[in-house]
Order: sequence, then C-alpha cells, then structure tokens
Amino acid sequence: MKASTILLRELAELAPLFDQLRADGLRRRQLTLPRRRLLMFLHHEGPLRSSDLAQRLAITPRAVTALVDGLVVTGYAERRPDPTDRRAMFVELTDSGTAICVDMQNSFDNFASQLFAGIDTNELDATVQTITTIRRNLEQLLVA
Amino acid sequence: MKASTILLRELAELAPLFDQLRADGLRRRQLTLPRRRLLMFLHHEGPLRSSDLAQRLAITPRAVTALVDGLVVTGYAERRPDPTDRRAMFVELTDSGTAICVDMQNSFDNFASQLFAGIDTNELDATVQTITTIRRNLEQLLVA
DNA sequence: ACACATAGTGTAGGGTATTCACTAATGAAG
DNA sequence: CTTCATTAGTGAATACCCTACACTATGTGT
Repeated sequence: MKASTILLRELAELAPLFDQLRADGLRRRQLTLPRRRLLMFLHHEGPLRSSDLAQRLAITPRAVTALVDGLVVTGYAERRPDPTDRRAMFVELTDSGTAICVDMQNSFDNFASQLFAGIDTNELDATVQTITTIRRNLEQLLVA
Repeated sequence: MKASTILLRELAELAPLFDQLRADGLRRRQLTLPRRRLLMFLHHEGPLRSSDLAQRLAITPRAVTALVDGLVVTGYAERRPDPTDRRAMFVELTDSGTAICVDMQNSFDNFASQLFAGIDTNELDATVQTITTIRRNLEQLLVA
C-alpha cells in the first residue's frame, strides 16, 4: 500500500476521533467546534470582516453570520461596523472571548503534550514540517 | 512555540480545509462526509453490527441509525438481521455501495499522490509512522 | 420467573451548512 | 450626477448530523 494513501486515510480518520475527544471541553465552555474554530481564528489574527472570515475558513458568508450569532449570544464576540464601508461588519473578541481563548490554548497545549508523549522529538519536528507543507498545499488547492 | 502545540493546531485546521475540498466529489456521489466515513469503514472491515459501528466511529447508536437510513435510501447499504441476536442488525454494502467505495478509493489515491507531490519519500514514511501512532493514542484515550 | 442490561429506533431539539432572494451600500461608466 | 453592475451581510427555506431521552423487543443471570 502506498504511503500517501495510508497517510491521507489516517489524517481523514484522525479528525472525527479528535473532535470527539474535545466535545466535553467544548460543551463546558458553551462552544461548538466550528464556533471554537472561528473564535481561535480571531484570537490569532485579530478582528476581521465577515467576508474575510468566510474566505479564510472556507465556508459561505451565510455560515459565518450564523456562527457569529452564536458567539454573540454567549458574549464571546461582537460585531462592529467597518467605518470605511457601511455594508461591512468587523467581528472581534470580547474580553471574555479572549479569556476563553487563552484558557483553551492552555488546555490545548496540555493535551498536545499528553498525546505526543513517547514520540521522539526529532520525529515530531519532522512531522510538523511535513504536515505544515501539506496544509499549505491544501490551501493552494482551495484557492484554485 | 512547542512542536506539539503547532502539530496539534495544524492537524485541527487541516481537517475542515480537507473536508471542503472533498465536498464536490461527495455531492456528485450523493454522499456526505459522515456517510462516506461509515461506508468506507464497512468497505475495509466488512459487515458490522450497528452497535459496533457506533463504537468504532465514536458516535451514538442513534447517529448510526440515521446515517444507515441515508445509505439505504441511496442504495449503498442494507440492513440484515443478526441470526444470533434478534435485536441486532448487521449493516453491509450493496453491490453499488461496493462499487462507489472502489471508485472513491481511486479518487482518494490520486488526490493523495497529488497532494503529497514534492515531499520526500522517507519523510512521508516517517510521517505515516508518527500519525499512525497518534491515532492509536487517540483511540486509547477514547476508550478510557 | 424475575430483574436487569442491551440493541435499535421514535421523538424533540440544537447546531452547521447550503442555496436563493433581498436590502443597502459601493464603485465604475456614461 | 445618474444609471447599473457588484459586493456585504442577512432572512427564509432546506438538508443533514448529532445528542438526550423514552420506548419496545430481546437477551442474560440468578
């Protein structure tokens, strides 16, 4: 069996299992996976316009509206009009949204350490390189 | 930044992008991602009872029922009573279900080759090892 | 025989996503 | 300065995934 086939299958199967393991923490924080994804995106990138979020997350603008609605209800994010374009809205984290992101980042780090315990450091570094390359390839394919 | 943190983040972000790229092929085949996942699982493992599917896919039995319902409608899978336990149902692929799996496996292989082009073979092998280990760790954590 | 556990599904409800249609605002051309 | 096409965001309708809970039918152990 080709290595590429196995790798892709492993990566594809990894995600749903991984998601399952995070379900509890998400529920505890009144979050869902897509909402968490958007939240952490804002945490890393700063305030963004809805249309930019749609592009970066590779979902429709309508889906962004729905996700942001949910985050607004729980008080993790806010909409702010774009002063340079009265049609557009910026989405930004509230203080509690930022706090929850910091908190989740810590949990994430702990979980990562635990999950990768027993894997050689060099091996881990090499894997990071490869996976990063693959993600960039994917993003390229999505643009095209 | 720790390698483990980066790797976990990359893996988490890889999945939704990856899913997006497969959306077209799935629509063309009248499938969704979770239904495809169940279908390929049967393709690789053979007929399974609903409860076993729930366990292996890490979803609730009720979710399995719903997914199988969808696959029955499109004619890709069938239910067959377990002769040794009248409560239980086996789920198995139909001929057209098997055909679609073979077809998808080919597309999958082609896509994999394309996606990993330019990545060193040894590097790829090493990554497969690492990721496989990680998936096994994950499955262990889910059982616990 | 009885209590208890297990297998699968109906019901109800929340969440993610899409498509299409619509409003408001922008921007480019005459 | 008007059209006129385009863009930003959202309402409406729809499909799907998933969960929790309740229920029926069946199996299991004492």
